[in-house]
Amino acid sequence: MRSLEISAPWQEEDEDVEVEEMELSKHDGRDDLTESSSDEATGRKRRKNGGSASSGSASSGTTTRRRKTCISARERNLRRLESNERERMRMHSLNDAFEQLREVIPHIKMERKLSKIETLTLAKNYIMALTNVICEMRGEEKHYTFQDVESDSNLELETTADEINREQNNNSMFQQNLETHQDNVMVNTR
DNA sequence: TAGGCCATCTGGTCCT
DNA sequence: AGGACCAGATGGCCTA
Repeated sequence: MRSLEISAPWQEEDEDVEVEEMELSKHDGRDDLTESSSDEATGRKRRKNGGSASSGSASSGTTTRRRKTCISARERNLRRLESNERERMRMHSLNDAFEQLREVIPHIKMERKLSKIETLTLAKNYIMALTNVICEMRGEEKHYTFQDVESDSNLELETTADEINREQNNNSMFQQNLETHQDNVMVNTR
């Protein structure tokens, strides 16, 4: 059990004392930390005790920094646990939002689900395509032009050939969907 | 095995 | 003051 290997600050000192910040970051305070649960969406193993003790933006040479505090080590650890829980919930809700976004974006069905960056990129393309359709229906000039992926240096840098092909497929699918949608709208407005 | 993607922890900063 | 948000760090899983 990992949690047993790492000392819990409050077990040694529960007074209002100076405590190295490192001590707090080592331990989540729960015995189930070492047991990973599986992610129902991906089947991935999920670590309950994530980054290392030295992680964090404050790790820039301040790992031995001491700080006077007016609360006990136990209290601080409790706050940290609560913050961790809130952060976890926040990230879960963010992931839920990504999942909902995946469901409304037309894309080629793949064995694996869209990654977050793919989801955002496709959503952006979809919005741009929809915007163009609206402009077209209004008889206005199209707002966006879909760049030829071959000439898009950023895309070339960021995507593999498979991804480029998929992007092309998705863009053409956007176009087909939009044309169908546009036809339906035309019919309904007659 | 390297690289991509991800979940989680963590501390700093912003906001209410 | 406390919660939300953010970004850095780390390690696990998966795939080419």
